[in-house]
Amino acid sequence: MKNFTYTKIHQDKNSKARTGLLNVFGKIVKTPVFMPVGTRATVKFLAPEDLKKINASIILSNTYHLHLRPGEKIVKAAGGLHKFMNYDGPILTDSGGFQVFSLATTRKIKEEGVTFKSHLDGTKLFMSPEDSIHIQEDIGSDIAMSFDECIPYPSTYEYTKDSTMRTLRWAKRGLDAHTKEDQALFGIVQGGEFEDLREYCAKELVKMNFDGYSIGGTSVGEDKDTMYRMIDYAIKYLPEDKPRYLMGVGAINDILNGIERGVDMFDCVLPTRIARHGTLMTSSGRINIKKNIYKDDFTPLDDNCDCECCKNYTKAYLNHLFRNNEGLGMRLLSIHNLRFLIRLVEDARKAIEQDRFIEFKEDILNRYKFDERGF
RNA sequence: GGAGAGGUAGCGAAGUGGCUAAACGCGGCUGACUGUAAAUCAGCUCCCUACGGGUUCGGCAGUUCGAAUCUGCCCCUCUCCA
Repeated sequence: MKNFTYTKIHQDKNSKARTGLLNVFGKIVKTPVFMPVGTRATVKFLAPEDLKKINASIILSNTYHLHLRPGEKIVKAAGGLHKFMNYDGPILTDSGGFQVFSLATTRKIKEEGVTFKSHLDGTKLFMSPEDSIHIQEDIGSDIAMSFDECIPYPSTYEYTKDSTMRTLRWAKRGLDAHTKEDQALFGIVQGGEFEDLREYCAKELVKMNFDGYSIGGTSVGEDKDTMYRMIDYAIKYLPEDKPRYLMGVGAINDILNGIERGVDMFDCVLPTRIARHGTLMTSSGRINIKKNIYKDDFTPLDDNCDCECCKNYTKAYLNHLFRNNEGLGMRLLSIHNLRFLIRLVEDARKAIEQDRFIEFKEDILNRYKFDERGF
């Protein structure tokens, strides 16, 4: 019996929002949770100690990228990903399914699997669902993902159906190939914007009995309403006693809307990417630290934030670091944005426990005055 | 004092008769970013009452239908020699 369980703690009385505990082989993760993304065995610019300080309880890494460099054999020889990167918290690996989407111009999908052209040197490489699972087993992540195709938006019904059916076959093949006892495996619901396909995909995956279920194929260019619909279509067929993971979503309003719909886990590159580009999420809205008005602003980024960056540094200093392209600026803003989202879900958990999640959500959205994009 | 090189938009730097309001880089300003090909990418950057007009390439005066580009004088900078 795998020591991987989800226990629901509290169900919000006015929404589908819920709190829970994920036991990841002895390491506890409170949900809802936001997972920072460390594609290449590092959350860019952050050391594992930084992740502890911002109270990150689980992070992501990536199968495709680690397979290319350094290769799973190296990671395995290092003693697994945790030892390799000196991070002892839970790690979830994405399967490479997102790269089927993001590297679409250079890849070819067949029933057997996907042929990629390495974005590093052009080398052809083939990845089957079984390969993806075996790589993830070698990498030694705590949670592996099924190999899927993240479908672009918009896509026709016909294409979406064919792709979703193939993703289901791939899910089964991956499940059959997976033998590692101390690693959980999640299935991924695809189906695009189509209700019947989402329903079918979710139901078929649930029959296969994965350790958790994720909703994929969102935040690929669709509008917010469509995204929320896709979540609704899928989530009602997912079991209460398994974690639900909304892949690749990290805008503030999207996280809140996801939680409201019963999502437990989120990951997103957004906070770290925009941080590296000088943008931050604050309690008074979004700001770009590179702007001239911050040149002599000696106040913290966000008075309401408890992160290392806000406690110790001024906007003027961060503006200076960005003008000079100093890595410390990127590190400090990454810390801030991640802490911002992690604190958001921490606060959301408290609100759920008190059955006031809806008020909490409305309050945040009104008070923070985020724009359409949600950050 | 002598010999040489040179002065182009905020800076650096192309251009040496019309296709040039002037390449390119930097800097500056805007915008984008959602399971990371992203410390990236896109746009703007002489002035204006802007799908048009006005002034530019050290200064002044010329040559020419037409000059940043050719001529003369002047001013300034740098290098080397005294």
